[in-house]
Amino acid sequence: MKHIFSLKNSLEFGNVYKRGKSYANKYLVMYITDNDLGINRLGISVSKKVGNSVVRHRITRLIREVYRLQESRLTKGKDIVVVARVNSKGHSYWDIESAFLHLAKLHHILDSSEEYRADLS
RNA sequence: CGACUCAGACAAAUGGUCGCGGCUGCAACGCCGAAAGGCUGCAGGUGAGGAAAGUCCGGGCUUCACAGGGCAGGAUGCCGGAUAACGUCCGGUGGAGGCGACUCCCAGGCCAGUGCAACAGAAAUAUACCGCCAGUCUUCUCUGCCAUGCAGGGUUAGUCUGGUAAGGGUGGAAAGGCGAGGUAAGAGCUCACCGCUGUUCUGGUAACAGGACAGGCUCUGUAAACCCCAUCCGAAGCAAGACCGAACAGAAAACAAUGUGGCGGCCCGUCACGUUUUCGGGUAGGUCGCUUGAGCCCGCUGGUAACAGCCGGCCUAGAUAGAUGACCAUUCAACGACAUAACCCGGCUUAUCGUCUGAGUCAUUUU
Repeated sequence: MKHIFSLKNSLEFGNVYKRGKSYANKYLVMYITDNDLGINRLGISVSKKVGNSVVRHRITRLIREVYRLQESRLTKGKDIVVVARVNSKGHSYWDIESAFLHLAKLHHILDSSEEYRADLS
């Protein structure tokens, strides 16, 4: 189950925005709601205000990479929408990762029993 | 060595660990399926740009429209060529800039018509305000005489009439320029040179260039003002369009029958409703269109060149919410610019850290 399931259309996005809880920090905004599928689905939204096509693609890839590496630590059965804020422009992978993990902790979806970071190094 | 001009190439590199989209192969023992196959996994190979950008032109392709012609509207605008075509490119002509290599130019027509030209200036397509000149009259003044007047004169002042376009602090532009002659003063009025216009000769495919002769000069600028002339243009775009097609409207046939379900204690009553097959419209969704093409590279031939022809070689993204990323190490000019294909080509325009190559110019030094 390594394939990343993503939210496809604006209906699914709207559902998360409407019913989900949200937390935000300097770089990202995270909306989360439950689904009945038993898997996590990710949606990434980067507004045109953030930058041109190249900048937006870069941020999208960074967020997707963070999600890919951290997916095993997350609680299952959630729809997650990550919105990139204008401040996230031009920042490195480590900045985005820490912002993502910070928000995940606030949502209490992070499985903190194991120290994943220590394993990595 | 320095300052430049033109043309072209590249767009950080290498390795490791994870990861993604197509493609190919494998899996008789992973899952789904009757099968084809799909999912999943593994392996291999492949995977953005010089501008992919802006969407400003042109073409292919697709659907619709279309006997032919015209109007309207739009675009282009020196000449010749290249091309599928162009508003692009190449070579010329003319003009502008630079010592030069070279670069730049929306470069048709205001004697078809209409409009506009602020301010300044006497006057803006026409004028006589000042000035200059001539004449009449008046005044002033001088001289002479037979003297309250007459005659002759004048570097006086003024009125009126006429001539003039030389001069006049303006203006983008003031009825060709400059010099001489000429004249009461002046004026192409006349003449030389230059410019302009016309005719003609020579060279050139042509734009045009050079020469000869004549006219004497009538013609302000603006067409990036309307407009005129010449040439070209049917419309919309891959969300084009073609095919398959759950669901759900609709039609026909066959079958079932006076049925079944709701309201109701029951009857009456009332409301709602079939099943299968075929046809057909067509939504969600899927497949195609979708990458072999006016293609790229090397060489030869023709051409000043753009380009064309020929021989040989190559196959180089095809996603569909949208794939190129992350981390680590090393190197460099050390946080590396601008910027992400979306049907495909030919251009244009704009953005851009820098690095390299070739040809050439100028200046300096040396020989």
